[in-house]
Amino acid sequence: MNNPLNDDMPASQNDEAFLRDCLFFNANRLSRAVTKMAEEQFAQTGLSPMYGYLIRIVNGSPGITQKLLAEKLYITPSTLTRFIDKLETKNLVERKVQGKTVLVYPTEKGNALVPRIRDASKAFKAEYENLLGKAAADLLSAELVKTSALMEE
Amino acid sequence: MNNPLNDDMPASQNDEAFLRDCLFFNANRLSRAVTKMAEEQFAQTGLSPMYGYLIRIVNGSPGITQKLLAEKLYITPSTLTRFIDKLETKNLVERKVQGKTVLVYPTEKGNALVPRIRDASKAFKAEYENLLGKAAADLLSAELVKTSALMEE
DNA sequence: ATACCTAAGTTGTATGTACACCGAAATCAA
DNA sequence: TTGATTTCGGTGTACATACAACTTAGGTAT
Repeated sequence: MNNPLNDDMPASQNDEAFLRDCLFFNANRLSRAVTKMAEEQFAQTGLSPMYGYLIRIVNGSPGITQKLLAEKLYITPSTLTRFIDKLETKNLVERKVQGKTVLVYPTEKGNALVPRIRDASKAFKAEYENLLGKAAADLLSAELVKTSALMEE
Repeated sequence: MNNPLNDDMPASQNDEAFLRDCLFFNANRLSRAVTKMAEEQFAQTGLSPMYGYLIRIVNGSPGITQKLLAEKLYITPSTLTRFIDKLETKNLVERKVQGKTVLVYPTEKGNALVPRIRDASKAFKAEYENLLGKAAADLLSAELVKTSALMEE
């Protein structure tokens, strides 16, 4: 049914095959679907997934530097600055300046939230493993990591 | 080396396995890597990939409604409104109101840009197919679509 | 020791994206 | 026909995220 040359055809005959198999759209689409699912599970914590994971890391590595934290979360340092700012105003983490680096520590309130965050992570994971199958989910995750690593040069 | 119960262990012993195999991070990471690669290839068009694809669809389906366009691009109608606003101020597309729906048409200037957009799409696709292998890239795309569809209920 | 260089974090600014809500048009029900 | 409901698109607002430029601190070389 589809002409394999569609991508080269005049606009008026274009059937948009270029959209269906485009990694740009498919990767973004997955990212939104996964984020939405995670957000639903994290709603019980009052935090979005990113903040939840952030607190969990800080709880597991008190005094971690912002640089390392940013790497673990795959976000840029400037983005992390904004996140830490927000969590600090909510009294969930605190900064300790040490020369030119900043160490991030959990607060009591932050630590108290960790069990609920852990529950949310687990529920999220359970939900997608149930949907995709555990083996398929693991495989997909591995594929995503492998592909990302290749693309990041 | 890794304790399989890490996710259940006290925070101080947590090795962050929960990050490495978390679909939330891996999907977002891929999305950023792919988007960055696409942006580099689309730089020659002066547009970001999303706008480029948008123009290409409008060029291929002049008079498409915003609703349909949003569906094709996997973005919400409100987001599309902003995009069309921008492209209209750049004289690359134009709206024609028809009752309560809006039909989107390419302008001359927009049409003139299409060959370059098509080149950018092709270069982008060639780049990632070269990096991942064509078969693997197709397979990955298919996996992403299948997973997204499952997660969107 | 002074003068560069590098590295960590912050800030200004810009972009993509969504959601909740609104108005107008269309459709359906009485 | 009139009134209620749905649908389309637009707006206000909010958030995640990035990049470039800046500041300050630490390290290095002569």
